[in-house]
Amino acid sequence: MHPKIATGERPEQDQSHSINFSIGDLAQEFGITTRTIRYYEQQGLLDPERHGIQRLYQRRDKIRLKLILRGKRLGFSLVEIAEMIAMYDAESGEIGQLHYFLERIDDRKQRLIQQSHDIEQTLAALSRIEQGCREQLAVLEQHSRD
Amino acid sequence: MHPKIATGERPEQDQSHSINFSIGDLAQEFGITTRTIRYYEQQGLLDPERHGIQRLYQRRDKIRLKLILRGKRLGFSLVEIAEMIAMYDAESGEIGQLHYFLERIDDRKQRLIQQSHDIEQTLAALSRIEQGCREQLAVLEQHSRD
DNA sequence: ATTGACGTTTACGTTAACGTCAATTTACCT
DNA sequence: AGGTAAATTGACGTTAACGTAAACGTCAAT
Repeated sequence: MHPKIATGERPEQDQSHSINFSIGDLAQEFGITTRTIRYYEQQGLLDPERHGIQRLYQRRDKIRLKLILRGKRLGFSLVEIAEMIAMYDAESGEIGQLHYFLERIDDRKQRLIQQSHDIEQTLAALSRIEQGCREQLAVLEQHSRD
Repeated sequence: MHPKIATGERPEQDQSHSINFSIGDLAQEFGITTRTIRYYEQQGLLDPERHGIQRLYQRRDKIRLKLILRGKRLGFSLVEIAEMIAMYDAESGEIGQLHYFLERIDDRKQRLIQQSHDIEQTLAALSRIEQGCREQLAVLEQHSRD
């Protein structure tokens, strides 16, 4: 009689709203492969518990994964993301460390602000192109109505 | 007597505000390597004139390069950027082509909007971390004043 | 005539971020 | 108990976006 550990109900206390997740669960939920998740762990971005040999993920791991994927969408490298995660847990700091963090934070902020401008420009450009396309289409479809 | 062609003055008409640029000029201006510029050309993102064997860049090439680098900052692949450039010159369109473009444009817009949200979240998170760091620093520096 | 700064092509090397087996173990269902 | 689906580690493969080096041509200045 092996209790089902991975998704949901633990033997000790019965929580119907799942609290433990298998690697497959996470993969599906986030639309990535298990390989990717293991790779992130190998790079030090995740550190799930183990039940024997199997990985057991929980809410904190999900939150991290969210952070990671958000970082990726913004073009950060995994190393950079790892740094940011490290900063989250940074009450541990010595003074030097903290000053270093503040610098990095400022860098990241600058970069994000730059990106924000880039997005504005690009959205505007895309809208212009879109408009052009629609006009062309109007012309062409008019012609083809003869 | 060989006229200097690359940067600025052509023999025929004297324009004091440079109109032609060497690959080195561009590299320096944009802070990238010549290798990178040639690579972009090889991937079909640039198509400079030639004076003999040498590449001659002009304003339009600069504008393209700006577009390329902006795209890169947003995490677009070179292929995606090439597509966008193609869309710029898209009066050439057949109907199918135009519809395809409109779809792609919508994709890109969605993605940019997502990124915009991600930036908000990340900036907010970074500000919180920054605040935490500053507080820790205040504590530590107070302690070290004894 | 040589030197030095720049340009050219060709080609192989490198790194990040996974994909893709393969061989094996574990979990779950009947 | 036995079969199948899912998990594990390990290893090699792959792609994009350049880096780097070699081997050479061109031109201006010394």
